Amino acid sequence: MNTLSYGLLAFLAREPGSGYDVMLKIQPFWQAKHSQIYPLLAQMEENELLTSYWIKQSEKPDKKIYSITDSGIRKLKEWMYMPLPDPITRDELSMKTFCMWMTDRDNAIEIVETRKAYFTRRLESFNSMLQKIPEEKRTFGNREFYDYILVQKGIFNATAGQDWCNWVLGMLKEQQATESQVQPAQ
Amino acid sequence: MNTLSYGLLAFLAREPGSGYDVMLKIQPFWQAKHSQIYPLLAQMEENELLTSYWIKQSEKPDKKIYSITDSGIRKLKEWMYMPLPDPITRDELSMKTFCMWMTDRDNAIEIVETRKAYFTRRLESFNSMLQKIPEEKRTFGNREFYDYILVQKGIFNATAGQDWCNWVLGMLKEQQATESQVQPAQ
DNA sequence: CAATGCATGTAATGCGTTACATGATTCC
DNA sequence: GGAATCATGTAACGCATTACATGCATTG
Repeated sequence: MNTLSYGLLAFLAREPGSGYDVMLKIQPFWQAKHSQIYPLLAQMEENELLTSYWIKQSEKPDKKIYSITDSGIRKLKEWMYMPLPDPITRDELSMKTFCMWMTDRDNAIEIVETRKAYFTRRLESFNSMLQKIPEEKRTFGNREFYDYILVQKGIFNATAGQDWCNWVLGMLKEQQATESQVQPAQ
Repeated sequence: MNTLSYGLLAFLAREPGSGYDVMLKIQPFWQAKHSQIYPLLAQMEENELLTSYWIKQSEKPDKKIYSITDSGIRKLKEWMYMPLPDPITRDELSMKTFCMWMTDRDNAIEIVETRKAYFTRRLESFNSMLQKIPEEKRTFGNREFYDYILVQKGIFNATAGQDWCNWVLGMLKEQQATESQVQPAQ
């Protein structure tokens, strides 16, 4: 049982769904491909944390619907008391920022603009998730309270990322306007 | 050549150093163990992107110092024009937040406090890096400008993370105060 | 008529962590 | 006396991505 397995279990603890369903739901918070998810679900079914049945569909492929078992719920609750590992971030932008002095300013700007566009896309997606949570359910005591704070986690991070991009772009472009004498490495 | 390899090259493009040295420098921005780094450096040396020599030390183990070659510099510059992949974040806290409704409030608070402490540690480390960059070198045209914005990237993110923790803790503890009658101010 | 979405799965490969292996010095 | 730091490396294993495999419906 790795973190992704617990994550899948967590989504299925809310409502039953197919592998495809949970894949789409988990994507914004944990990047994982279907080829990793399907075997983990099958394995959890073998360990009796999940049960499944098939829904036959016409005009669409059949669906395998998973539901969490009592044993699965117990496992999840236990997991909530296990130590929280530090988050892992692998961002090529950090590595590229460190050697931006080797490239030209236009390229540096383009790199940061690319990342800014990414954060814009993400903020749009998080904001549309927010809209689906009614305001009266965004308080402690509702199950949706935790959906709300999770989406806000994404918004806080993406906003900070976007702020950083704008801050950097401001400095890079300001320089462009004043036509510096510094020659880029080539 | 994966991203980590390019990252190691990037650090060695600034100044020569041992595997151990680059490991320590890269850690705050890309988590990687020595067991992954040493083989990559050896591989890059075989591909003539790096050269190395041994320094014999008394009272400490000998050091293998790597330096970047012209071919290595060319490779890095090419890399700067390759498309920037989206960042990857794997944070168990996101998964646990999603099923906090299954556990007790005290446990939820402890989880978020743990993460807050992590961000505090990180901010301390980034701030001490900042202090090592003289203010007059924090402008475009200096090589240190990019060190500066990279450290700021970490600071922006850690600050956002800490803000989120405080925001969540405020809501969780507010609830605690109104539910039980007597709560000591802390 | 090519691409995308729906829907499930396996196989091969690459990336990352843990454990194994060694050994001196310094700090608590 | 035990842990941490310095310093390098290999081996085994687990996690993640890409590619292989199928097939129908819709959209541009």
